[in-house]
Amino acid sequence: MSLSNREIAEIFERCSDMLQIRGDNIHRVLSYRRAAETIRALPRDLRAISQAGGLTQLSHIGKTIAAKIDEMLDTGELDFYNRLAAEIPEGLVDIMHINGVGPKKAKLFWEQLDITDIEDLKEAAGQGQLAALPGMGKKSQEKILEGIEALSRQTGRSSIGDALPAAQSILDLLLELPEAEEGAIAGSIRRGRETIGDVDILIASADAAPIMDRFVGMENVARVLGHGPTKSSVELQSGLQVDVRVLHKSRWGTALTYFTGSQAHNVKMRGIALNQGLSLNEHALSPVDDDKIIIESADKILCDSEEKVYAALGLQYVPPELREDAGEIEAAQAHQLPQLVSRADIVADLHMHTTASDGKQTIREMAAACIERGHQYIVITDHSRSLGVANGLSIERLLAQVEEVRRIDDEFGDDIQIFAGSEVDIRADGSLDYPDEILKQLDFAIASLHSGLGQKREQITMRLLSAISNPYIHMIGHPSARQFPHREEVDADWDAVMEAAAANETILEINANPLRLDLKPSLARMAKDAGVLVAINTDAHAISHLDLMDYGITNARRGWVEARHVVNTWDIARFRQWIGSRRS
DNA sequence: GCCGTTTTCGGCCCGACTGTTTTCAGTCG
Repeated sequence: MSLSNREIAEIFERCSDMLQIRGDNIHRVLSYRRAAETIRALPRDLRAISQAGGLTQLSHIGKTIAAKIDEMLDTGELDFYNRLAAEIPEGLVDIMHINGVGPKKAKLFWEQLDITDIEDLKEAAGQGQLAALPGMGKKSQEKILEGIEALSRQTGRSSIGDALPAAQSILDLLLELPEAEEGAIAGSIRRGRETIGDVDILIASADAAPIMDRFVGMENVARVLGHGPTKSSVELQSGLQVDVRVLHKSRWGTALTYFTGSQAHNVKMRGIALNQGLSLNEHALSPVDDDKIIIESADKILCDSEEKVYAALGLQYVPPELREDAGEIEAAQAHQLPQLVSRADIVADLHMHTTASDGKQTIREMAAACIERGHQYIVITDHSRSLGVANGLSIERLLAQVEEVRRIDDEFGDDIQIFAGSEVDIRADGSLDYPDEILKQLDFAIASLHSGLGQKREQITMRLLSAISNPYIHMIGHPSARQFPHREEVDADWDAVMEAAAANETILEINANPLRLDLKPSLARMAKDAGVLVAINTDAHAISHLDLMDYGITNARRGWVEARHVVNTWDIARFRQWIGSRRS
């Protein structure tokens, strides 16, 4: 009955699409879309916000949309949406998701050929009916058939763990060309989003043609979606879409800012520029007259670095991870952006597995690999007994491992400190997988949810709170238990979790594995604001996973996390003191 | 429909590419 934030956002998104097909004012259309985006990014429940009377304080949510949210929370449906759906066939919304089909064409197909879903469209295209429509032709019809094909094999957004390496190898390939002077991955990868729709690559060059040709000619290209003089776009055999754009080096700053986004951040930047009599685009900052028309005779301000773009607008430089229009522009105007945590701050990894449970390497091998990565201390945290699939340790095996860790720690001397720990399962009833008498023999204990993830909010919250308040538990591992792309986060009362974690000084993990990235950025920011300690860990099951730390750092930065909030930036003395003092 | 150091009305980002239309509309990011 009760609708989730996600479902409410989806309904607004569909309202927006249907209004657009109907030909409504584009700004009204966009207002529903922006409201949907705001709701998707919320860490808190709309119901709680509504009860506190805070709906209209959310960005892009005014009186009208707030009333519609309340209607959905009360009745489980939206009259406005039902009336739109009676007017506009819902299948047209799906048609709009085909590449190359927008609202105008969807409406055209519907009105001229009575097409109301993708199946109808495919049939009409097959029979050559689309080509005869005004503004259409053989090529457009062909493109739509290809677009339907592409949509059917599309698996949704890619994990950043897949997209980033793919993007990097394309960038490296293009930078081999003598014409390419500089290059960067832009877009949502540069901002560090957890999932990536498509890859944006930017190249600085005075001679774009060879770069465009090399790009669309790559062996792993399945389809060329566009091939212009300075902008091309392809679909790789993996299904990933990649766009490459070439600009002159003198425009590097404006171009990189523009193509890094986010769109909402860019819109706000343009607004600030306009207030100063400047129009901002990917090429330059250009003086405008009172009617906001670019004064062609005036000197444009070219920026060859992003720092110059922000400086020209009187803003502090905004790191890419913050560019989501989530308060960063206001903070940059006040020169009060956070000093975000970085790789150089990290001196430890508090969560990793070995061959004792489901890891690939031994304690010695993991420790040696961590020395190479510059860590001062690590914690060995294999799975607990009830996690049978992962070869969880019985009490006897765990106690034997503690002894083994102590011996190996002695062997390594001052090169690295190895602490004995465990990743203890929080069982479905809220109890922990080892009794307190065992937990107290460990240096550091993580408690994690691995099963019963579909339980109701009250039960999940109770399990988390009970683990948080246990004096022998130092940290909650991957607190929301989400996994891309198949597992949603658990439904928990995060306000209560944060409050308890702060009160008990229990760490909440930011798990760096790109399939988890958990806490997600909005929850990480909530934790930071609530005064909760966090730690960024790899949860490595093999040596190669130790290098996933950077994804976790990026994710933490997206949550506005600073080094002072992160436990594994502490030196060994402070860490040792803290784990001991916590229990007294 | 939202929003406000252009504040209760009148704005709301803008350029590249494609295909078809001989000068531009539609889509996309």
